[in-house]
Amino acid sequence: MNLTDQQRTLIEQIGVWHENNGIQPAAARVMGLMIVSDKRELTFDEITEALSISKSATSNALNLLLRTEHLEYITFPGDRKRYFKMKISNWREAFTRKIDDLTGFNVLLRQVLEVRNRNCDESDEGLQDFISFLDYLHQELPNLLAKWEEQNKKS
Amino acid sequence: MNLTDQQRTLIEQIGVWHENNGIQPAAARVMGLMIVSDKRELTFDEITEALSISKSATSNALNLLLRTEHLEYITFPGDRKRYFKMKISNWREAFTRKIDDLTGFNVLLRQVLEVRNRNCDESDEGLQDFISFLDYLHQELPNLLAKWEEQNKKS
DNA sequence: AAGTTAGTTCTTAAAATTATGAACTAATGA
DNA sequence: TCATTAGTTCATAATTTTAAGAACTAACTT
Repeated sequence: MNLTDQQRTLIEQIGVWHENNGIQPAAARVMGLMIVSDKRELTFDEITEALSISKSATSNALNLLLRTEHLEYITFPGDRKRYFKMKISNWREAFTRKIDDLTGFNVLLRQVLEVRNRNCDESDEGLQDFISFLDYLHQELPNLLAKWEEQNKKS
Repeated sequence: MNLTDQQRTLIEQIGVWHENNGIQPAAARVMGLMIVSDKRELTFDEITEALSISKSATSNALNLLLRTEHLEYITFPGDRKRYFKMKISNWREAFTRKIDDLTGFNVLLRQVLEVRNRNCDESDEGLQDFISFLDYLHQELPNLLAKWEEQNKKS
């Protein structure tokens, strides 16, 4: 597979970043490899070998990343192998998913406001502000993406 | 401590959400309790008792949340207890921290661009787009916050 | 000086996560 | 038909994370 030391280091760093974002270690390394690799598409065995992990670890990681749509694969006629690649365009969707997660939290916060019984209502203001800001984010972030796309297209 | 069933349920839900965002279980429940509780400030013992966890679990969780500035505490003259409370205003900082985390990732992505050797340069475009969008986010998110603050002040 | 209070620390245990290797399957090829 | 390829699955092992409980400390009280 022939990775430079720089590449190996980057794979680990990107791996750690993804671990910190909740992806399991092996899958996180696969993410690192897929983005750092000179080849856009890699096979199961290339991944296993490049990362020195077991076939089962590879199998788990790949299926996880396929399910979460971090990866996809293509095939070629007369070739039984799958060629895995990053679903690059996916960062847009990942972005929206993050926003939705925030919105889910916001639902809980509204319930808090209903359920808890603070003596002084002033105490609720901070929370109301936060809720309001999350609403605002939810509303404005898609616009932000749109604005960037426009600006980026021009150049 | 007298929590309603609704409150207990919400504490768990908020706890799970925080767990999914990388906070350890006990600390995540403390976050839930602090926001759901009728009292704005709670003592060490109240927390221990309300969540039915050990003193060491409480100690760990509180120190973690103090370090990460999710919580702070106040004291009163002639009272040795600490009264823990959420650092409410802190969501603004948490927001900026999230942005910084993205920026950190972006640094790695730029390195990828330098280090990897893709045959067709077209392949780099998607990555360049992503990098560019992250830059844009980094630049615009603070403005978004500012704009919200302004709009919110008026009402 | 002896006891209380408000926590902390340490050892250990339990639980959860992750990876391994071997055995398996299903499709293809010789 | 037998072998090979491209994986998957399963039982187990290793590692990590988390919590418990008991012993401890440091400050204050009586």
